[in-house]
Formats: sequence, structure tokens, C-alpha cells
Amino acid sequence: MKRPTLEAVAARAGVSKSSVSRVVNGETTVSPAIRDQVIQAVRELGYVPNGAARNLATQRTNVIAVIVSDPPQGLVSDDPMFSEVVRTVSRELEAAGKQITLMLAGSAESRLRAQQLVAAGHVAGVMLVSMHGADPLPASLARMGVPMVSFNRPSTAGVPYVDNDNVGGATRAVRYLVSQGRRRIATITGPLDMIASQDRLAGYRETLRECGHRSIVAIGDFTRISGDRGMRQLLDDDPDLDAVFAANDLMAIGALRALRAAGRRVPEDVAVVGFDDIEAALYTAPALTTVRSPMRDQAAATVRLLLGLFDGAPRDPVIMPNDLVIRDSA
Amino acid sequence: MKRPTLEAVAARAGVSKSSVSRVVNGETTVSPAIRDQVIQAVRELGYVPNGAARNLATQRTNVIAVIVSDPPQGLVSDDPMFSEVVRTVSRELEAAGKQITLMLAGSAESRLRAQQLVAAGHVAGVMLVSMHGADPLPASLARMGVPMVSFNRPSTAGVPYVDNDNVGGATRAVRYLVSQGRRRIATITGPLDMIASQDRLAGYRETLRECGHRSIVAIGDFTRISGDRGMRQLLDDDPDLDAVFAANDLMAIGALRALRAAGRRVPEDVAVVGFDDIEAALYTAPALTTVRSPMRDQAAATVRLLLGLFDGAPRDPVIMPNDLVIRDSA
DNA sequence: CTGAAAGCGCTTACAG
DNA sequence: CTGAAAGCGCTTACAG
Repeated sequence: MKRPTLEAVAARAGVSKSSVSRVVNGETTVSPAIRDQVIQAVRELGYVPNGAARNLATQRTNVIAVIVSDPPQGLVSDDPMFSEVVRTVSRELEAAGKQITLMLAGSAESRLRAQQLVAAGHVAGVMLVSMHGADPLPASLARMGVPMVSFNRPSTAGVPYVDNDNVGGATRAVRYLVSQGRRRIATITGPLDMIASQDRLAGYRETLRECGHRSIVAIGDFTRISGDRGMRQLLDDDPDLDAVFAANDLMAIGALRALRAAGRRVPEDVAVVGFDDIEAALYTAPALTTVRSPMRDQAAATVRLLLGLFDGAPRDPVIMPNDLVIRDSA
Repeated sequence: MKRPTLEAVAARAGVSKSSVSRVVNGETTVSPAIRDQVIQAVRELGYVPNGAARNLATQRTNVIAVIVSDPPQGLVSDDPMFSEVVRTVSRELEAAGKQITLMLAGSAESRLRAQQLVAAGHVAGVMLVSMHGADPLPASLARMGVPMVSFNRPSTAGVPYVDNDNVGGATRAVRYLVSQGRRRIATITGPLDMIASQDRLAGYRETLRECGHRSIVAIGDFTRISGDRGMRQLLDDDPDLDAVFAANDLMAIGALRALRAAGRRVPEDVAVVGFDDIEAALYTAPALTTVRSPMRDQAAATVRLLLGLFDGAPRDPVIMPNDLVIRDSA
């Protein structure tokens, strides 16, 4: 049972293919009589236009590639931020009539596949999510001239992006700790090849310097386990520390576990501040004080930025504000 | 700067379009001489076949639609299982040379969009994720004859699926609690329009009945907050309960918070067992005893099942085993 | 093994 | 407003 074609509809309605095409595409230059017959025939036959044929004829597609830089172990996609972003992005994109093709571009071969997809003309636009600085993909896609935006500031210049105020957020977190009388304030960073990690670390460093305190740094990778390990290491290196700023909530959760294991009370002995305000932050013991990043808004803004590109809208970066949510851990 | 076509390659290589097509598609019936010239020309021109044209000519596509039943609030996609499944599925599908289009089909209009996509011939196969029982989508897609599998047992008969042993897992959890001397064992269920929830509840009920204990049930929806609320309600209704089986880890995390707030010690006063063994289960205080569901394997198996459909492989359901992981909460 | 030709199902100037 | 015709860029019998 083959699917009905435009031609079948035309035959059924007793009009030309051109007219059917016009009606189907909502053009207004069609007489009501013809329109009705066509609509009738479409309904009777259950006609739905063939997507491939349409794409070929128009030389367009409405597919947006959402490319998530995800290493094989799945560090990124384990992050609740990932779900949040993917969900919001697909909802918004769908609402705009776009189709989304999801690509996890962690390996060299998956990056190649992403390039092929764009090269094959399958894709009208690209949205990059959490690219690592060293990733060559943004640059090579940019060279192909496909409209592209990035969720998070990418290291490739010239790609429009949306981010939240990472430096400012870290600054607020550290200032708050200082204001609470904390003096030995450590940090656990994200992977340093990501701009967000660099910015949060910069905010931390800068603020401590201004306050005349020294930096105590452990390098993590945004996973819980790296937060746990980072915290243990910090405790080893500097048993007298009285606060830690984790560059995301997942690592803060790991740090809480390490502190528990070490018998330190939170916040009495060590204050803990995270970053992101994922839902889990409400369920830790004690509940996590953290910088709330406006992921949903940020994702929606990224979609708008991409959609705007198709209409020649300005490509200016968007930086969204964030704020400190004070709970019980600091 | 237009992209080069097959025709351009043919001209450059001094051969026919047919030959170029054959080489590009890896057919073996081509003389080495021609093959080399074509490969050379392809390289020089940077030729990549136009996807739409190919799809139209072959009447095929390699796009797999991954349809996630996600209500507007995003209950499902908040779940770490979601990320895990989406990640594994896309990795496996990509490895098989398939492209994935992600659809969050929570609303009536997004369901319609999914149908249109399939009707337009854009999709070679469909993978359903966590459909609610009442969802009409599986049935209507099945009617269109598109190859389809479901991650999780769907309520629509005839759709091949992969699941894990929900009844067995719940049974193991409850048996363990009984073996530890617990007598008043409550449960917090998932949304009851999902088969997984029904099965886990059935396992719980059945086991308690066999042991001569009565059921104490609160209805949740797989979110942390519903676990918290469910637990409070259970505590109100039956202050003497000494154990709770949460139908997933997220709700167990919520229950832990409620128990903390109520001043109950875990596991001394109340034992808690979850289901899924998400990574967060390792970071709760105390660490969560839970039924480990083999999400990654299950996702991979679902992909294999779908791929098998294209080769006429058997459509038998696959049920994967799970096991109880004993930690500190019970 | 190779090539000319038809066909996939649409859209879109163009003429009327 | 309507229709005939060309064209989008491939694939694939078919003949040689």
C-alpha cells in the first residue's frame, strides 16, 4: 500500500499538481472552489507530502542538529543540565516547526559524522552544547557556512552564543563565603578545557585575591566522583580549610560525601557552595547553597538566537544573570 | 558557492554518473581505473551526496525517531534514566549508521507532529521511550506500519519491547526487607498509568501477601518531590512503619529527605530501598540500597531489536534481569 | 564493467 | 487564478 502522491491528489480533485501544491503550502492565490476540492481529496486520500521530495525541490530542510560534546564515558550527558537543556531546546525548536537531530559528538568518528550530515545538506542549522575548548568541530562547521549558535561560550570566535554570568556567579559565591567569616576557601574546578570552568575559576581566584586570601584549587571534571576526590585531596593538602566552592552542584554533592566520610560537619566545620541549582540541590543533607544558573531561559534564548539567524537578526552574545541561593550548606 | 553534485564529479572524472554513483555507494562492479578517477574527483571537489536526493531516489531514509513521552513539566526527562537511555541509544544508533531525530511527545500537538513525520516518510523506524499506558501514539504509529520498538513494555500489544524484570526486582526488594525483620513495609509507587509502575507495585503486593503482611501504598510519579510527599503521607497514616520500598531512586531520595525532616533514622527506624541504581544512589546519606536495573544494556538491546526488525529478525520481547544492591539504607 | 535514460515526488518560474 | 513543464540530485533497471 503505497502512500498517495501529490499527483494522486491532483487526479482525485480534478486539478493540476501546481494547484494542489499551492493549497498544501497554504498559498493564498487559490480560488476557494479549487481549495475545497483539494482539501477534500487530501483528506480522502490521507495525503502527507513526501519530505525528501520537498527538501530536494526547495533545497531546504527544517532539521536542526543539536550537537552535544559528550566523551565516551558520558560525563556531560550524566549531568542533569543536559536533560534540562535538551528538553527545553527540543520543545522550543518543535514549537518553531523544526525537527531536531541529536548528535553526541564525543569521538573523532562521531565528529566526522556530524560534518557529513551538515555537508550532505541535511541540516538547516546547528546548535552546539557544552563544547570543550579543544574540540575542532565548531571551527570546521563554521567553515561550511551553516548557521550555528552555541549554548555556552565556545572557544571558537565568531560563533554567536548564550551563556550565564560564570565569573559573576563565582564571585558572588566567594564573596558570600568571605562575608560569613570563612578564611580558607578552596575550590573544585570543572574540566579546564571548558570555558565555563575557566570562568568560574577566574571569578573565584580574582575575588579571593581582592580579599587578600590565597587560592586552594583541586581540579575536577563536573562529575560527582571528581567532587568527592577533589574534596579528599583538598582536605589532605589543607586540613584547616573552612569552605569550598564547587564549580557545579554534582561536584558539591561529591564533596558533601567526602566531608561526611572525613567527619567534618557542614556548614559548621566546612561551608559548601555549588553552582547550577539542579533539583538535587534541594535534597542534599544539608540542602545546598548554590549559584542558580538559568538553564531553561538560557536554552530558550539559544534557540531564539539560532532562529534569529535565519532572519538576519543580530548575532550578539547573550549573557544571562544568575544569583546565589542560600540554603543550609553555607 | 554551491555544493558539487554527482554530475560535477562525473564530468571531472570523465565517466558517467552511474559509475560515480556506484563508486560512492561502494559497489564492487567497478573497474579499478574508474574507481580511482572517481575517488580522486570526489576528493578534489569535496563531494558529499545530497541526502534528500538520495532519500527520494531510494525511497529510504536512515532516520530513526526516538520518541520520549514527556509531559510538559518534564517529569520523565528529569530522570537520569532518560539521559542514560538517550545517550546509549544515540551512540548505538550512530554506530549503526543511523541518524536520530528526537521527539518529546508529551502534548497532543507534539504527538501529531510525530505522526506527520512518520507519515511524510522521514523515518525508517521508531523507538518509543517510557510511554504512558494511555498514550494513543503507539497504536496510531503501529497502524502506519513503521518498524517500531519500545523501551519498556508498552500497553499496546504487538509492539516488540525490551524491559527489565520489574516484578522480580520489586519482589527481591521486599523479600530482603522481610528477611531483615521488617514488618510494616510501605511503598511509594510510580505513575500508575505506566506499566513499570504497575509491575513494581504488583511485585510488592504479591510478595507482602505471601509473607502475610499488609500493603501500605502511597502513589507517586517518579519525581523526588513525590517521594518526599508520599513518605510524609505514609508516616502520617502509619507512624509505626519500619520500611519503605520506593519504585525508583528519585523517589527514594525524596523519601530520605522526608524521613530526615521527621527525625527518623535510616535504616534504624525505617529502612529504605529504591529501584534503578542511578549514580546518585551512591551519594545519599546513607547510601541507598536499591534494585539495579540494567539501563545501558536494556537500551542497547532495544536498539538491536529495532535494527533486527529491518532484517526480519524475531520480534520477541526481551526481559533483562536485575539485582538488589545492598548498601546502607536497608 | 559502463552509460543513457527514466524515475523518485515535490516546487516554481513562466505563460496564459 | 491555473496549468504544463522544467528542475532539484540522486539511483537503478536495462541494454550493450
